[in-house]
Amino acid sequence: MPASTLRYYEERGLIASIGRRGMRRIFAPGIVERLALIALGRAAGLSLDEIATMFAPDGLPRIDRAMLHAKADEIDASIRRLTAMRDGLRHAAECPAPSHMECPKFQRIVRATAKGAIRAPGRAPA
Amino acid sequence: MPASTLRYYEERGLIASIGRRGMRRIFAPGIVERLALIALGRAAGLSLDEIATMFAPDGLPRIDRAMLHAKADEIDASIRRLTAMRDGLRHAAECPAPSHMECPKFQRIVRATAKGAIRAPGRAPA
DNA sequence: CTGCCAGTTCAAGCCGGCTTGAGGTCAATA
DNA sequence: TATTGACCTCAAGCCGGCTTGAACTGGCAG
Repeated sequence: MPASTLRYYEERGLIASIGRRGMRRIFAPGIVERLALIALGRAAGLSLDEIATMFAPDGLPRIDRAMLHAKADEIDASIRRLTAMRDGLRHAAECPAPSHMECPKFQRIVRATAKGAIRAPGRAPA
Repeated sequence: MPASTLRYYEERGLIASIGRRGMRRIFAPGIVERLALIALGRAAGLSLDEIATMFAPDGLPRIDRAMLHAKADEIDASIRRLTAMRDGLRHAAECPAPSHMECPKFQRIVRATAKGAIRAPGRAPA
C-alpha cells in the first residue's frame, strides 16, 4: 500500500498518526488492523465517508448494525442483478439464432434492461 | 435519457444520426434498440469502448461469443466475492461479540480482505 | 413575421479514490 | 561527514461517463 494512500486516508480522517519523527509520521501498530477494516468496508462497497462514520471519535470501531443489514440487502440486490446478467451473457454466447436480435430470450433481456430493471454497476473488478 | 447522452454516445461512435433537420439530429427508429443494447452492455459491466467494438462498421451487432463468456466468468467471480461480503456483513450485523475484532469469524473475514482475496468493486448501484 | 424554446457547439466541470509532480527535509547508512 | 532516498507538502492530474454552462441557431406556433 503506497504511502500516498495513508496520507490520503489521514486527510480524510480515517486514520491518524501518533506522532512524528522528524517529518515522518509514526503510526501505532494497530493501524494495520484499522487499514484491514477499511479495506473490508471498501470491499463491501462502502464509500470512505461511510467508513469514516463507522469509527467512533475514540478510534474504536462503532458498527451500525442496521447499516450493515442495509448494505447486505443492497449487495443482495446487486447479486441478483449480476446473476441475471451473467445468465443473459451466457445465453447470448451460446444462442444459435443467426442474429441475437431475433432470439426471443435475448429480446426479453434487452427489454428488461431498457426498463431499468437492470442498471449499470460500477465497473466490475478484474 | 438526456439528449446530452445521445450526443456523447454519438461522439464516442456508439450511435450515428441519419441526418439533420436544420441543426437537429435525426435518428433512425432503430436507434432505440441500439440504445437498449448499449444499456445492456453497460449493465453487464462493459465500458463504452468495449461496447463500441461490438458493433460492426455496418452498424449491425457483431457479438464476440468468447468475450461474452469471459465477461460472464468475470461476473461470476464478482458474484462470489459479493456473496462472501454479504455473508460477512450479515454476520457482523448479528455477531454478539462485544467488539467485532474479538469475533473469530470477523477476524477471518478481515484477514481474507487484507490478503487481497476480496477487492473493492466499483460502487454498487443503489 | 416574430418570438419562443428545444435543439446546437465547445469547453469545462463533477464524482470518488487515489496518484503524480515539483521542490524540500532529514534519519540512517557508508 | 556526506550522501542517499524515503519521506514530507501542496496542488494538480487521472479515470469513465456523463452533465453543465455560455453563447448560438432555427423550426414551428401564433
